[in-house]
Order: sequence, then C-alpha cells, then structure tokens
Amino acid sequence: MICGEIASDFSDILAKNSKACYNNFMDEKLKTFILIDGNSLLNRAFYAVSLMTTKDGLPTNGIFGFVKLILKIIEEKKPTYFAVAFDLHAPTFRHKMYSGYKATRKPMPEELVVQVPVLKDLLKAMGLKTVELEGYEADDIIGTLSRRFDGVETYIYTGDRDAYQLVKEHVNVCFTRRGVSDIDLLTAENFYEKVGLEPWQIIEEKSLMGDSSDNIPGVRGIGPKSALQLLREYKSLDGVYRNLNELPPSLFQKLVSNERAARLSHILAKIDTNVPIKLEKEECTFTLPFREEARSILLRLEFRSLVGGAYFGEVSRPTVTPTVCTELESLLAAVQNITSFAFAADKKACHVAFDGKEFILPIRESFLDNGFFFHDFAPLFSALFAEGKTAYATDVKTLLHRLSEINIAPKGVIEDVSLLRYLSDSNQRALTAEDFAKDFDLPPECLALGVQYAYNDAMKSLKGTEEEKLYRELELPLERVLYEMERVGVRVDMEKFPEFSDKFNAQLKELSEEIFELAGGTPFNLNSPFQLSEVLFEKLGFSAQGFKKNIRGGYSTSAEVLEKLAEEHEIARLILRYREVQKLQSTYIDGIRPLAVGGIVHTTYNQTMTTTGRLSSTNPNLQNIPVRTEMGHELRKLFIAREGNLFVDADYSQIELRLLAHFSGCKALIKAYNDGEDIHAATAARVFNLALKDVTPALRRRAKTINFGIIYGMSAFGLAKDLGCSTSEAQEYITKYFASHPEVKEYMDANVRAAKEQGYVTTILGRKRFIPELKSPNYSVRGFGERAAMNMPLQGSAADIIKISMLRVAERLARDGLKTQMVLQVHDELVLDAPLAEAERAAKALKEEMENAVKLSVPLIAEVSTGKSWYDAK
DNA sequence: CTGATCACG
DNA sequence: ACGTACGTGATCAGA
Repeated sequence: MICGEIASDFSDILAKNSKACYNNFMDEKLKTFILIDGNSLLNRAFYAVSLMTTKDGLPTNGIFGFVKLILKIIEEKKPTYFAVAFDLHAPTFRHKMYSGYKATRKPMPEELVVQVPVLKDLLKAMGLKTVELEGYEADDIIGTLSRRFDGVETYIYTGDRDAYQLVKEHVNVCFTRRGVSDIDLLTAENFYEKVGLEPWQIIEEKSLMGDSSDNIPGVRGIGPKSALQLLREYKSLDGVYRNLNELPPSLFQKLVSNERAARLSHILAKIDTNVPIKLEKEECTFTLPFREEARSILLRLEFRSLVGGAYFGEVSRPTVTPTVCTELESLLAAVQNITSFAFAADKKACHVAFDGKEFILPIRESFLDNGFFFHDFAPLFSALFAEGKTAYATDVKTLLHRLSEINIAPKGVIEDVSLLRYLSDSNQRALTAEDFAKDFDLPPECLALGVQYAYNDAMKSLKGTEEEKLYRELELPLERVLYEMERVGVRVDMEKFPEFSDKFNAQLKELSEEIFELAGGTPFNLNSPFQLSEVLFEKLGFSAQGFKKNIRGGYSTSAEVLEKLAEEHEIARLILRYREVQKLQSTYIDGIRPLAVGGIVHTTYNQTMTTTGRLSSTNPNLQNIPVRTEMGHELRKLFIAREGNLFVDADYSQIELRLLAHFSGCKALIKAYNDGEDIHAATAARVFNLALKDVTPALRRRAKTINFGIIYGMSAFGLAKDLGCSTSEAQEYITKYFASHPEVKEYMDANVRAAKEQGYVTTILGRKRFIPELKSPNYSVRGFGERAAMNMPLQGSAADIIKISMLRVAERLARDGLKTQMVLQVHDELVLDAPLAEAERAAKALKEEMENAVKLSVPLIAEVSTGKSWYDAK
C-alpha cells in the first residue's frame, strides 16, 4: 500500500516536472535524512496496535508499532541519517505566551506514558539519534534540522498536520493517517495539488481556523471551508485583515472581534526553525545491524519476531531450506541412527526435523494430489516414535490419536512443547507450531524446527524449576491419561435422544404459542434477544426502569431481568421456561446427538486452555451437562455405563474452601473442618453471631453464598447481586466475615501483595499465573487482577490436586489389573465406568486416591456414589 | 465474527 | 466516582 502510494506520487511528479525531479531522485550525492516526530508516531502506533504487554505487565504495543515503522522506513528509504525528536514535559515558549496552549489536551493514557522511556532507551541502544530540548517541541527541533543541512533529501515522519508548513524542495513530509501503515507523502511538487495551499499557508490557515487539539483559538466561527476560501483570495492572515472591507458583514464581524486571537494563533502555529540545538548530520548516522544491546532489549520486550535478520544481528542459526520429500525410503534410512527429532503436522503435511534439517512430507487427500496418504507414514513413524528416541512435538494428545489411526503406539519419549509453554505462562495463546516458526523467525514452513527451537527456548528458562517438575511429573503423564479417557469415551443412551427431543419440541411449541398470544398475537423470533426486548419493553410497554442495559443501550432480557418481570407478568415466566427448554434442546440434544457415533461420545480435553490450570472440555463440552434444575438434571440419564457396568462417581467436597482453610491457616475454618461440622452453617454462626443450633436454613444459604464470594475475591456489589440485598448490607457481611476470619483476610491481602511484587501467583504445586492486569492504571482492570490473584491459588490448587488423583487412579486401576476406565473429569469430580464385579473395589480405590492425593491441614473428602447412569450416580 | 445468553464447577 | 464476583464452551442472531 505504501509502495503503491509512493510510487503513484512519484509518477505524478515525473509527469509534471520530469526534469527537476529526475535530478533530485537520481542524484547520487543527495543522501537521505529521516526525521521522526517521536511523540506523534508513538501515539499513532499506540492506537494502531492493540494493547499487548510483556508477561510481567509492561505495555509494549506503541513501541512495537514504532519499531516496525522504523524498520519499514529504513527498508524503503535506505537513509544515511536518522533522528527522532521528542517533546519534553517542560513548558515551551508557546505555553509562556498563551497559558491555554494544549490545555484541553487529554493526558496520555498511563499505558502509553510508561512506554516512552523504554522506547527512548531502545532507540539509543539501536544507535539511532534521539533529540530533545527543554522549552521546544519536537516540531521545532524537526523544523530546525530540516533547514540546517545541505545536500540531503529530508523526509519528516509525523502524524501532526502542522509539519506541512515545513515542506519545500528537498524537505518532504510523510504523514501517517489512521494507524501507521497508511502514509501520505507530501513534496514541494505535489503539495498544492494535495492540500490546495502553499506550505507556508498552513500557518495562515491554522491562525484562522484554530486547532482544537492544541487549543489554539483561531477566529471563532471560521472553519476549514471559510479559511481555505479566504486564503485562496487573500493569501495570508495579513492579507485578510488588509482587505476586511471587501468581506461580507458576518465574516467581517468575526474577524474584527477575534483579531487578537488570530494574531496570537499565528505566532503559536509557526514552527520555530531556529532552535539553539547543536547537532551535525554526521552525528545522525547509524549502522546495520543495530547494536547488540538493541537485541537484548527486544528480547526483554518479548519482541521475538523482530530479533534476527539484517537489523538485529544474525542469531547463530543456520539458514534453513526445508526439503520436500517425494519418497520415504531414504528418510527412513536416515532416521535409523538419530536419537531425537522434532515433529509437527498440519492439514497439508507432516514435518520432521533432525540435525538442523527440516523434511516436509506432503499429505494427499485424494488420488489427484501429490504426496502421501497418512497410512503411508506407518513404517517411518514406527521407526521414529521408537524406543530410545525422543520426539519433540506440540499437542501430543492429538498426535497420539493420529498415530493410533495407523496402529502405532509410540514407545519412545514424546516431549510436549505446548505443555511446556503453557506451564511457563498460562496466559500464552501462541502454542502451535505455526506460532513457533514465526516467533523464532524461521521460514513459515519450518514447523518442526520451530517446535525444536521452542523446546530449547522453554527449557532454558524452566530447567530445574518447579514448573519443569510439574511438566514431567504431572502434565506430561496426565496427557496420556486424558488421551485414554478421550479414546474410551462415554456411552450414551441413543434411544433417549428422540424421547427427549419429542418432549422438548412439544413443550417449545406450546410455550411459544402461549407467549405469542400474550404478546398480542404476532409471532416473532423468541431466540432473538433483540426482538424479545422490543416486544417486552416497547410493544407491551413493561417498565424497564432500573433494568440492566447492554452495551448498545438495548434492554437486557437475561434471566435475571426476566425473573424480576415474572413477579408481575406471566409472559416472562413462560419465556424463562422457553429459554430453559430451548437450551436443553439445542445444546444438549441437537448438539450432542451427532457427536455420539456408535453410541459413544469422545470429548476432547484441552490441557492448555485455562489460566488457572483447570482442564476444559470441547466437542462436546461434557463439563457443563445440566444438573441444577430438575428438567436439566434428567438429561444425565443420557450418559450411561457400558453394558454390565456401573458408573462410579466421586466428587471432592468443597475442595476450594478446604484449600482456603489450609493456605490461610484460619483457626475457625480448620477447626470446623476437623470437627466435621457443616461448614456453611458454621460460617453463618460466626458471621451472624449465633449459636450453631440457631442457624436457620435461610441463614445457612446466605453463608454459603458468602463462602463462594470469598473464593472469587468477593466485592460487596457482586455479593449483593447474588444475595439480592443492598450493597451496604453485603459490605456488612464481608466486614463481619473478615472480622471473624482474620487469617483469611490476611491471606487474601498477601496473595494480592505477592502478585503485585512478583507479577504472578502460584498454586500448591508451584503452577504460576502471571497477572499483568495488576499493573493497569485502569481501576476496574486492576480490580479484576486483584480478584484473579485471590482466586487462582484456590482454583488452580484444586486443579493440581485432581490431576494428581487422576494419575494415581489410572495407575492404581492398571496396577490392580482392573478393567475399570476413567471416563469423565468435571473439575472436582471423576467418573469411572466399572464392570459390576469391580465396582466396589473401584469405588474404594477412587475414594482413597482422591482423598490422599495431598496432605492438607484439613481432611480432604471425596463423596462417592454409583449408578447405571450419571443421573443415578449422584 | 462479536455479543448476549446460559449451561457447568 | 467509578463498575465488579473466579474459571470455562455452545448456540443463536445479526452485523
């Protein structure tokens, strides 16, 4: 785009004034000088690149965009001289002359402020000249330097239109429009055509029309249109005032009454081209690649994609050209003696890398393509994934499934780089081989080498840490357990689908008819929240006051709102029921039925999705099967044990609350758990100052809600919403809770403090979550970070513990020679599919392994039940 | 492709 | 004076 635009600009020039331009352009002696308005471009880059931060929370998007732009400029213009000018905070002559100067400007967001010094350090490290001078703006410095040197072609890069006034022969302005990639080139030759004025008239224009961003007044009532007209006629501000009498009365009036402001604006608008600054153009040279220090700063900023290449020094890395294999025999021979290799695959090909070389094995999907069918790889893969060889791969669980398609059970070690990266930073989303190739600046088709580099890189920082232990002893072996669970799958009762479906459809039909009747007889799409809100709040005219609005200002029709309406309006009640049935039908019946081929559903557990260490489940999600309402609960009759088997189901009792007791050392909580008390009732007794025997069920429910709130890093507002009480009442409960559980308060504060100091929180096994939000200047983002810091150690430790259980249970079932299989994990619950004869042993094993997974200062309890279906086993 | 909604722990 | 519970995934509507 840039090239196109610049090229077309030059063609204009050539056409118009070919002789002069040709000389300028081709004159070997004319070297290129780049002048950059640092503040202006950083600002543009900041808004053009969406927010990104380093792991520990430093915002970097502006710097990233800025560096990319600099590289592009160097690439295109091949400059000899380069300088970046910055504004300083100190007041300039303009502020002294006019106290309103830039007074209305919004302050830079904090996320940008912190990037300024880092950018300056980086530029210095790159060996690029930075210039700033107290009392002057970047514009003035640029103006001065643009007039100072002979024999150079100068290009000024800025997002500030003021700089237009500097254009003249050999001084050009590259104006960045929205973002930084769209650049408009203004030269002496094309200026008039593009702007409609001469460069010096920019000052005249600004003194007439003012500039709201700098708070320059201009002439009140004169905008761009009239300013342009006046200048066409009278050339300058002076010219306008000399010919006032020719003007229509309205303009005359405006100009006369604002003359002082206009004259002042003229002075403010004029860029000073005589700034007392000492700088010779020789000081603005630089060398490529940039200096070594620049590379280390880039790495600290986590700009791995920028490192390497011609600009930031060759990393000692051989240039790789992958080999596309047309036959497998020679590769098969070549791999016999290797001890390790990297592996990656996408839809198009499998990639194998060893000894620094990458081999691409194209996959064909039909007889028309070139390449191999997946089963052709069997001999090669048998040789590769063999005893004594180590493979480096991503998403090994998927790989295991693919290998099993061609009857290969790998015997060697397979390292999973996705897991390793996830453990080093659970916020990381770039976990695929394509991401790695890009990260390490490899050719995009070098997927396997990317995996190898990512492994080496991750190991450099994880070797010997708790995370490495977590990887080797927990996540990597767990991946095999999950693979097995996915492979085995869960049996479903295929006959029940049509039964549920018919029942639900009949209900939906009946409900929607009743609803349309109540809504005035016209049918509408009940599944559209927008159409529904129109019917409720406009057509039926329900009072919407106090109800939640969504982002676009529309009224929310969430269950929360409908429940309030339902107190008075039958239609809301019906809509709630419609919604419930619709959800069950679409998500659980229509959603799951097609995934149950052969009467078994095979979910996929994602091991690297969550920030806390939990698993997630997709395709279908078996971790959100209904249970809270009776109608929903019924759906669990779909999930049944295999023929002649029973489900053995166990779930941890309040594991997160027990962990809170353990971590905080709260005496009251520990005692309650050790005495086997009803924990919510005990909490109620303390918070409401009652004897345990006087706690009513209603008070117990409130205490239960409070206990949940504690785990989530409770706020009075959130608690109030859940309790349906006022915020001040909720605040009282919180105060009382913390007064009666001072260790819990201390523990929560300590978590937030630690997170702020070290940038992350940890779980019982040392799993880390970085929380960059804590460094945000935005109150609510920071508040979110604080709650996450309080919640993650509890949620994450519970995840650690059930993962230990899963390993132990799998191991124990195998050791005891049982045929029982683990089929489901739902965060604090495990489900086994056990032959009738084994069910009792399996239940005992499950309970023991879950309860003894770790030793806490309170008992860890798993409640077990059995049944033929998931419905019966709870 | 995003937001609204709602299912779970 | 703000806008809030923590962690997920699926479906649908409507740009």
